[in-house]
Amino acid sequence: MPRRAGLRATIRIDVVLLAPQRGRLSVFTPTLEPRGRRALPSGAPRSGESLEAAAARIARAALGTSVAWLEQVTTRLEGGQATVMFAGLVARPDTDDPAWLPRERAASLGAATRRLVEDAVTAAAGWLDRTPVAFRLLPGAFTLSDLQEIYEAILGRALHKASFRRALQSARLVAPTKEWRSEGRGRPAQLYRFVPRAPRASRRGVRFDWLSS
Amino acid sequence: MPRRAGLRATIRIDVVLLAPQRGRLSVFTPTLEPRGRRALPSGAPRSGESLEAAAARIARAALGTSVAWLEQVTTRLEGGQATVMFAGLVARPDTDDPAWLPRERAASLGAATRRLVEDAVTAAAGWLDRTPVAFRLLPGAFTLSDLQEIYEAILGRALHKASFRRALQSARLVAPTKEWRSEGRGRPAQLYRFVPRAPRASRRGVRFDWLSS
DNA sequence: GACATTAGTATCACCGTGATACTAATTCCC
DNA sequence: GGGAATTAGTATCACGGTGATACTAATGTC
Repeated sequence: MPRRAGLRATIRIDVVLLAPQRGRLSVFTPTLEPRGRRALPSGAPRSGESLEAAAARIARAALGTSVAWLEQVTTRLEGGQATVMFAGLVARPDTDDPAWLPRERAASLGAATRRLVEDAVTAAAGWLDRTPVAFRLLPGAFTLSDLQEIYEAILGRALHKASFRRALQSARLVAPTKEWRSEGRGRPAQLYRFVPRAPRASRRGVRFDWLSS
Repeated sequence: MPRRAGLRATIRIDVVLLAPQRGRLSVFTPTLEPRGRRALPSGAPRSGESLEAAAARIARAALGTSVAWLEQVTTRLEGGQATVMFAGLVARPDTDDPAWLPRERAASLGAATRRLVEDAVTAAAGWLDRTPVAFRLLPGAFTLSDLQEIYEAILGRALHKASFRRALQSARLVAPTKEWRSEGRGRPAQLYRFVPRAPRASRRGVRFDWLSS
């Protein structure tokens, strides 16, 4: 027995892809299991491939398009199989493909998968605080309401319109264009563009109100 | 070849243990590699053992004491070996054991390990925002300066004393005892106890000043 | 007894947040 | 044509947290 050998296991990858759609989040469940239940994209890394590359490949193959963001979340080891879970965010598809399951109905995927979905949503909410990922889910020109809808879908709560815009303006992250878009009812909205910016090191005091769950 | 077989790999676990010590962070490097270089605790899960249980066992065996907090950070796959990295926080040991390497000198561990250490520090800073982990690094009674020192060590920056205390008081997380501790020089400090509390769902606006790196 | 050192508090200006309420521009419907 | 509904966008205000400054308090050192 070689020294420091350790356990051997099969490596698998699960990918939870989320897409904001009209203020709600949907989960991508492209495959049908033998019992007719929907399931997440899954696969195995190829020899020499990194986990990140494998997850991107698996996601792309299942989706047909690239993901806007993809990050490793957690790894679990069960019965000789190590499963690395990735979460990703995807721009809203305009389809009504049943593979896109509203987040609230994720319970139909079973308890284990439902847990994966909740972890993915928590991870995605964290990305919003740390990265400009929301802008990757939008076309080059977008309305501030579009942007806010994405935040609301991922955070799962309504945001204050004026505060959202003030914070956005003071971060100088968006620049108005001269175009306006009429979305049917209501006043047309001005279109904005994302202005990439060196992250400002935000050092603010310590927060003692940790979140639940 | 069985269907959906996938790649097989050896599973290993690396543990980055951090301890605040007088406002600075140290990394636990108990083992000596053949070349004389210090290295992180490492090991393999046993058959049927979860990754979390294995990491806790490996940390405990290397330390001799339990860790205050331990969480999975990331998994990488290289050359037929999957390595799951855990980060942990430990109460300050009163030793001057050279196994406790000041964080600034982590460069001597090599570029790869240094990266692991930086990732662990980032993870630990995140825990401070989400969990009462700092209190686990202190005895039952502690001074507010002790607590602030832990925050400063992990966050890597000085905090405003009055703000720190105000935030702490308003969160009602600590209760003063009737004891005071004299630490040699200076005015004695009042001792406090941690008051566990149901986390207050803090829903505040969105932040657009994401952090660098 | 003066000084250094550490603990702890008071005050103030500033800024971000969220509530409320308003104006603006469009479509819908009669 | 005209009002209601709808969506976009802004103004104002009260409140609370933050950080700077400066102060008081209690101990040890010289």
